[in-house]
Amino acid sequence: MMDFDTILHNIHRHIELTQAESHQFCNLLNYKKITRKTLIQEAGSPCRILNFVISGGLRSYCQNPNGKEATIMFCFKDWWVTDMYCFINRQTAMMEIEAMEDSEIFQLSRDNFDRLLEMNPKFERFFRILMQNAYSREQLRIIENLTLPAEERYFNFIEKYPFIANQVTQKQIASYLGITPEFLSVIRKNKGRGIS
Amino acid sequence: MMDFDTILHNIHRHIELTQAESHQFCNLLNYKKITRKTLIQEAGSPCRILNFVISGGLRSYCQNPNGKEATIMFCFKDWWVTDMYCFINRQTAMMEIEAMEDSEIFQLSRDNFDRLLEMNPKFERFFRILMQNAYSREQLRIIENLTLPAEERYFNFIEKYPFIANQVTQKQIASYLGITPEFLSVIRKNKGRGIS
DNA sequence: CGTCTATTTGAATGTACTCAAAAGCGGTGG
DNA sequence: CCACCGCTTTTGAGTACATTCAAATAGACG
Repeated sequence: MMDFDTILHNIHRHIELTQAESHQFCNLLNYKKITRKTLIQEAGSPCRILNFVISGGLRSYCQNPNGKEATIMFCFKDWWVTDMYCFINRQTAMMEIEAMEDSEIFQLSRDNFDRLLEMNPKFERFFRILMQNAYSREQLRIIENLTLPAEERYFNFIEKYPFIANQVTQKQIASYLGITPEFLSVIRKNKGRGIS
Repeated sequence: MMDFDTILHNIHRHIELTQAESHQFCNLLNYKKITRKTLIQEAGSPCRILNFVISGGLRSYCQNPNGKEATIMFCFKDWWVTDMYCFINRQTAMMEIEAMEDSEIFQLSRDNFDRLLEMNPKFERFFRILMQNAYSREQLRIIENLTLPAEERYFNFIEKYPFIANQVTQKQIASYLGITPEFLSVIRKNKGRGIS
């Protein structure tokens, strides 16, 4: 069943909409049920869609020339995700987005995104706040990556995102932290070091 | 002399303002001349100001518990800078911002930022685009940090920001890349390797 | 149940850091 | 204008953190 409650609640965290406005907004959304392992965005193909997760879990990641994979983000219920740079600049995507499990999402096309902002400036505010938060979050992540060793980054991660740490594989966590799965395994084994 | 051209030109890249609106906007700005080595934002003190660089150069950075310093960004003419997370959430700053040289800046206070957005929704759009770009940029930086070795990150940096690479010290570049100055020195020495 | 992938383990290696000392460079004051 | 001071950069030796490769084990999915 198409359930707009989650997304409307998400929107209402930052702006207030009338019934009519909510309805207008929902009309621009495309509901989609996807199965585990589906790629909803492929690298190299145009990035025309902003996704909102209703249920399930997605992962966006980037494959670099030498084959190393970097996980950009894990997205569960209530998260927005796309290859933002390419979405905004109407370029072909650099990253891929895969369903880690069967999921339900709403999709907002780039054209509808423009329409939405034009038709109701409240959404400029909404997305300003969304981008602002995303920007701050990424900045914190950069600081951690630059200043902390892998072990501390891992413990910070499971403390900050305990839910995610439980839902995804170690290999995926390793690719989020920028280390190899083998090394993450070693870190986990050493967990209790120093405690006799 | 207070010169609004640079900042108005910056604004007009994304939105169009009438004369009156431009004037209103400029009235919310605070012009400031600062000398080399001045800290315009100190860690631990409230972060109430969004800065725009008219001339000169600033650097924002973060000191982590164990003393390692991470440069967040270098800001020359036409760049906006603050500790975004703390500015938005009205918290005390985690990062510091110093003048690398004598500089001129405009300052927009948090209160005036709110007033501006309330009084003219066009600025919601402006800052939405600004945040969006900042978000994308940080995401690219994360990908590079996670997937590339220090040497490639350095060469990418000087290729992407040749101007900055010329204006700042190697120590500062190293702290932006997340490596030690000593190691950056080694990387530079090896530049010509393989070419006989 | 069998297959495929994730995780663990270990040895060898490589990348980047620490510490220390020397050399270079820029700014400041005499 | 030169000399000195402090900071940046270089260099090198020793070390630590993290990777690669390979093989064994464990888990998950069809």
